[in-house]
Amino acid sequence: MNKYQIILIESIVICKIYCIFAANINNYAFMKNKRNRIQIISEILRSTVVGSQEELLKILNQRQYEVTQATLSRDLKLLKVAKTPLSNGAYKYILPSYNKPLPSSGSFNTLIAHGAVLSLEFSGQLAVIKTKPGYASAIAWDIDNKSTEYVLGTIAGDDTILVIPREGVTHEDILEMMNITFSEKE
Amino acid sequence: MNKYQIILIESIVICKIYCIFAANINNYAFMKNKRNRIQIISEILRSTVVGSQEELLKILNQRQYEVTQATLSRDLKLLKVAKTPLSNGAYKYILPSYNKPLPSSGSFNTLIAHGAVLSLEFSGQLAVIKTKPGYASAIAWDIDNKSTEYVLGTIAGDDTILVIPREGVTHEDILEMMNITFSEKE
DNA sequence: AGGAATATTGAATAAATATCAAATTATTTT
DNA sequence: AAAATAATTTGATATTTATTCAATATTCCT
Repeated sequence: MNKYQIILIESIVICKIYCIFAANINNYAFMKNKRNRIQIISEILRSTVVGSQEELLKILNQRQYEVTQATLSRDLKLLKVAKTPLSNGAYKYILPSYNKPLPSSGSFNTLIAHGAVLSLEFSGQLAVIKTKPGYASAIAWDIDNKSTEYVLGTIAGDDTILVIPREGVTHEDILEMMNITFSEKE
Repeated sequence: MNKYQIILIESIVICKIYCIFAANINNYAFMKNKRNRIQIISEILRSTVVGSQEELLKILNQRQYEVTQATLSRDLKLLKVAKTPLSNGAYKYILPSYNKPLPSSGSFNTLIAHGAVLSLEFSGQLAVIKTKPGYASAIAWDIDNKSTEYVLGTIAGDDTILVIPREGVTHEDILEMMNITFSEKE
């Protein structure tokens, strides 16, 4: 095998690696784009009084989600969000009383990849997750919905989540459950 | 008392009766024009799937109520009617009967019956109460203030309360405490 | 990988809804 | 009963929301 053959093979390999990488980025971009956005919307509506789609648009922009009102209209329809008048004369979007289970696979990983999850530590039976400011309740919602068989419940502040495991659940169970390996970068 | 005095009194009485009657008619006319219409609207919405104000307009026309969309918009706002998407892709106006506010105080069972408290489970010494979104801190406040001899403190998120009992307090104690705490008033 | 079938999205626009200002109607006061 | 006040309604319009259509982007199959 001569020098040029080797260089050729190297090029091909690098190309492949690049393609896989690109594909992953695309995949990631997709994950971010609908499922996760809907997740975030539902979290926003749970914690904030939003009176119009324009308003929601601005909040999403602040979180780096760039969409148009048309998309929001569709998202809200999907979520069956109702617009209801308030006593103060304004309006509010409300989620249907029963929260949809929503499979949301990959969402937790997405957040971790973002660096939204900073750390996870235990204190006795309890686990404490530190997040970037503002992310706690969004992530906690994920945990609540994805791991009810391990977790009794979560309590989220602004940048801290308290995770309360069920009796008999080990630290390892929790670690595994949350793909902790990803969160240990820095 | 002479003849003319009697006639005078009669006149006055008739006058009064007329006035009362007139007032009633006026009242009735008024009743028809807003209060009654709103009543009808609420009946219609209770029994029919209405997806837009135009649609509601037509139904009202059939019942001899002539109004404009502008008025309906205000009526619906007054009634706090929400517009919500249905699974079939259409929309429906719904009366707020389902979104009733939290009763300020009631028994624990009442709270559960109302759906504000969804569950109470233990993990080791700790108790975790799940509530409907938004209710947690209101309920936690009650617990904090009414049962300090059993409870060290509580931490409330949006829909979860962590109850930290004092040492030596049993699960049964907590359950009993909850019932006492929420059974004071009716 | 390549191509058909699906799904998502945004721009433009249609449709629906909320609100303003003026007019009308009812209510109260004098 | 007339004037003053308040409430209700409407036509016009501004604002908001839903949908259509075309352009990607994605998934599913082979």
